[in-house]
Amino acid sequence: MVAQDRLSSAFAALADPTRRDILIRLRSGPLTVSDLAVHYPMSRPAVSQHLTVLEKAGLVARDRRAQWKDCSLATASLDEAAAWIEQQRADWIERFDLLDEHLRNRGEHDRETDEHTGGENR
Amino acid sequence: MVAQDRLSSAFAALADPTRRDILIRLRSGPLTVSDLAVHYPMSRPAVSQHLTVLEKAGLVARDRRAQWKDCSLATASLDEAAAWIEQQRADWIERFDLLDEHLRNRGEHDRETDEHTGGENR
DNA sequence: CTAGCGTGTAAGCGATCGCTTACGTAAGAA
DNA sequence: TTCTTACGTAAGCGATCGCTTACACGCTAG
Repeated sequence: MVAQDRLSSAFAALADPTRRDILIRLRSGPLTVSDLAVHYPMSRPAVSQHLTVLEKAGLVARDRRAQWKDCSLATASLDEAAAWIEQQRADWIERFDLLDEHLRNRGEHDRETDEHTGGENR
Repeated sequence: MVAQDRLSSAFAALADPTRRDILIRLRSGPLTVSDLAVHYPMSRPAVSQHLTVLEKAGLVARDRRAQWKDCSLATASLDEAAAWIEQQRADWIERFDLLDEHLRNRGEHDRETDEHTGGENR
């Protein structure tokens, strides 16, 4: 991944649990790097690098004028990602609905819901 | 990424343009690995490995009984990914709407220039 | 001015990714 | 049976990721 398109960068950024958690925390308002870093078992530069990834993906914006209080959310890339994923879902959910008209076994197609929540970094 | 949670695996799988294109092609119905491989400038084992990534992410299902015609779509992980992304969007679009009541300059534009006009009022 | 704080970034390391070629396996045709 | 087809997987290589420590820059307080 070396300067990918915006959509790929957005998905790649969302693939990391720490980065997703950063986005969740930023929903409540802008935060400093240090404010974010205390919640994760890694150094502040590591958090800063995660923020750089999110920034290049267009998911956060950093106000460089102020050195404190600078990380906030952006919507552009997430809109793209949501649009792509929803289009896929809409199309093949439609396909599954068509199948249902023939196969009336609408209980379990091929959906194995994996109740997995403990994903942690390494 | 070493045995990540399902959501991380799904986003990571979607981060690759080739894999996203594979998903799009599979919307039309099951395909063989060779059928897929002819569309990409890479070897057939490479496509097979992409499919393995998609399979582990829960985005495609492979019918191992038949060795031809075996790759089709699955919805479980995409539902998770869509749910996560939509929840984020809903929450912070609401925040932006609240801002709009104060700032009427919500010009929707985004490319490399992040003209994020988020007022850091608090 | 200097001292101190908060931050970004460079260098380095181990692990993983994406791709290649080469090999091994399973099902159908002769 | 043997041959062919389609596929999966192992090994290897260059590039990237995620993290660390160390250092440099910008702003603020005194």
